[in-house]
Amino acid sequence: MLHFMRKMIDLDEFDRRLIELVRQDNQQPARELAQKVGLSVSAVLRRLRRLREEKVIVADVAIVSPALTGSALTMHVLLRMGQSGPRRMDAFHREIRLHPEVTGAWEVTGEEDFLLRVQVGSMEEYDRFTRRALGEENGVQGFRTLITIRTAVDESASRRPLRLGR
Amino acid sequence: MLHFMRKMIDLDEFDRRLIELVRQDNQQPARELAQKVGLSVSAVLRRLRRLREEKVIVADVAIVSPALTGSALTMHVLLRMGQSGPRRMDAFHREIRLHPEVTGAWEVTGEEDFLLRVQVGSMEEYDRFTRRALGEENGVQGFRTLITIRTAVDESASRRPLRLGR
DNA sequence: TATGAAATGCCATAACC
DNA sequence: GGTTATGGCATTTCATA
Repeated sequence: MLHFMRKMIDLDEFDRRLIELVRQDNQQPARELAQKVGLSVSAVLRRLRRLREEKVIVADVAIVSPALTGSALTMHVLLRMGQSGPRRMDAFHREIRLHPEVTGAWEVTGEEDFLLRVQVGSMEEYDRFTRRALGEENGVQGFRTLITIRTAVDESASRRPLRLGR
Repeated sequence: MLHFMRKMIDLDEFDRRLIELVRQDNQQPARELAQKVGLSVSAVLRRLRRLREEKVIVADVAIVSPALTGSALTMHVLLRMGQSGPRRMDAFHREIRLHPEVTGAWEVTGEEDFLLRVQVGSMEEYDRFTRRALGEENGVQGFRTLITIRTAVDESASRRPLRLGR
């Protein structure tokens, strides 16, 4: 699994604590971070720079209120493929990436082959999506839609506790 | 649907373009943003401050490489509740929020009542989670696990195109 | 190769037009 | 919304271990 990581980066306890802090708020001044982790301002800034250069921190983003992102409706789609050979699967992986409505797509074990998370502004938009993306021409045999009534949790991965090294 | 938004905020074209920019990178200096949107630095900072105060921008975070977040395994859980009254549902909404492994939880229509996304470091951890969270004492009648073989798409909501107003 | 301290220069802030 | 003056912050350099 670790061969995905281009180069092995060793993070010490300071790095881990810094990462946890900027995952919660990447706009706080280095002075505050320095105080919280027990380092000097220079050390904090040097470490953060390195973490960003080495792509441990891959992005710094503002999170917008979900109500405003035009994702009024969240659907999950359980779908079965006609033939589930690796070639068919690969093709669908590529196909599904082309649709901006799809905010999540996982190839899964069990009765179904894929689970999709689809976010749209309206039912009409969802209907159009299914017609365009989930047809037999893409190898889809059938699917079932779970319409979201209410969201209890929707954390971006950035909210998870870290488990780095040691 | 709009009654979810506490107060109506009208965003003009400048706001929308600023939001799009900081959703991609919230660390670029206001000078650059000002240049890109065609406003003065002061105007940009005033608008961003307001957007954060009014919770249009709800957070500013660093995104850490997923390979490092200890979320080696992504599971989806389809589950049915014993009794699906509103009280039972509310209780489960509250309960499920207590578990950090749960990075997504949706109450849905159809045969099942809830869909969960659970991210764990190992099967043992997942097993422990199910025993702790998905028992009859929480009203869970039964569940089915979809183990992720491969992820095709996993965009945080922050990557979606905006559809604000107009 | 790491740190911490101090000088420089940039940037955000706020008062004012 | 733009302009300007001020204060704060990141950046760089350097001495140190």
